[in-house]
Amino acid sequence: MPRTSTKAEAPVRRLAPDYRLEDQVGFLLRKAYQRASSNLVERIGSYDLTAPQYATLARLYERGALSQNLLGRLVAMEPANIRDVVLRLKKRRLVATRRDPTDKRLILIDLTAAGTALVEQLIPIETECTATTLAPLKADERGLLYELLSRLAEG
Amino acid sequence: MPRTSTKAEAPVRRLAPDYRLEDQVGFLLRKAYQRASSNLVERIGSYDLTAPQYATLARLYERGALSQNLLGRLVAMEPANIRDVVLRLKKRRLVATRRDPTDKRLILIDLTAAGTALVEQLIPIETECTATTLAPLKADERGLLYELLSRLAEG
DNA sequence: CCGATATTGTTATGATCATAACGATATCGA
DNA sequence: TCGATATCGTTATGATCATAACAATATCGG
Repeated sequence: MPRTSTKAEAPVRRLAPDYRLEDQVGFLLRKAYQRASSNLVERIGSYDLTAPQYATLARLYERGALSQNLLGRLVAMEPANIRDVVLRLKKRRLVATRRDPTDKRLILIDLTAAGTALVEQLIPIETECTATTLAPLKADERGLLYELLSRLAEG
Repeated sequence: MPRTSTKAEAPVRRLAPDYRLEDQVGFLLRKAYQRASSNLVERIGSYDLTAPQYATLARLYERGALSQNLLGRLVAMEPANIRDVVLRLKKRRLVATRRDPTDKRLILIDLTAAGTALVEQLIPIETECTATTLAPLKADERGLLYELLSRLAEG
C-alpha cells in the first residue's frame, strides 16, 4: 500500500460536517457593516471623510463640546482611537480643542465653524445614504431592524 | 456691542436640530458588530485568534482548499487583507500553501492537520458565542434578524 | 496565432480597531 | 488630611480594513 494516495484522497471525516459560517451573526454583521460603510464612503468620500470621522463630527454637532473621552464613548471608540481621529479632524480645522478649566485632565473638543458647516452639508447626504443601505428592506422591516440591532448593541 | 459674548453664548441656529446619529444604520451595525466581535474574542482570544482569522479557518474547513483570492471573497476580505491573514495563519502552521499546477497565478490555501483540529475545537465555542450575542433576542426574532441582515449584506 | 482584456497576487499608504502599560489628575473614604 | 482608588489622555504594538498601482499569468476575440 502506497503511503500517499494515488488517485483520490481518502474522504476526511469531519466532526462538524454541517457547520456554516453564514449562521454566525458576527459574520453577517461584519458584511452588513461593510456594505453600509461602503455606501457612505461612496457618497462622502469626496470630502475625504471616513465613517468614524463623520460619526465623530455628527456627535459633536448633536451634543456640543465634549471631553475627548466622553466623545469616544459616544461614538463607540476606545480612548486610543478617538485620539487619532480627533487629531486628524483637528489638523483639518474641523474641530478645535481646549483644556477644561475645572478638570485639568480633560480636553474639550468642539466643532469649528467650518466643521459645523460641513456637518450640515453632509447630514442630508448621510440620510440619503442610509436610505440606500436600507433599500432591500420594506418600510416595516426597517423599524424592526433598528429595534433588534439596538438590543444587540446594548448587549 | 461686544464682539465676544460675555455671559452666555448666542443660541446657535442649527439646520438639522433633530438629527440623531442613532438613526443611521451604519452606526448601529458597527456597534452590533463590535459587540459580537468582542464576545468572540472573549472566548477564543486565549487561542490568539481574531474574528477574521477564525472566519478564514472556518471557511477552509467548509470548502477545502481554495485559491487565496476566492478565499478572500468568501470571507469578505480584499486581496491585500486576506494575504496578511493567510501569512499569519501560515506562520502558525494552521494553513499550508501550494501553487496551482494548472493556473500559475493561483496560490491554493488549505488547512493543516493542526488547523483542522483547531477549527473542530473552536466550532462549538463559536456556536455558543453566537448564542450569547443573540441572547437579547427572542427565538423568532433571531431568524428574522438573519433574514434582514442577509438582505442588507447582499445589497 | 496574438494582441487586448481580465484575473491573481503583491506592494505601498493611510485609517481604523483593540489591548496593555503608563503618568497626571480627581475623587473618595478612613 | 491623606492615601487608596478611579478617571483621563498618551504611547506602543499588532491586526484589520480600503484603495491604488503594478507585474505576471490567463483568456478571449479577431
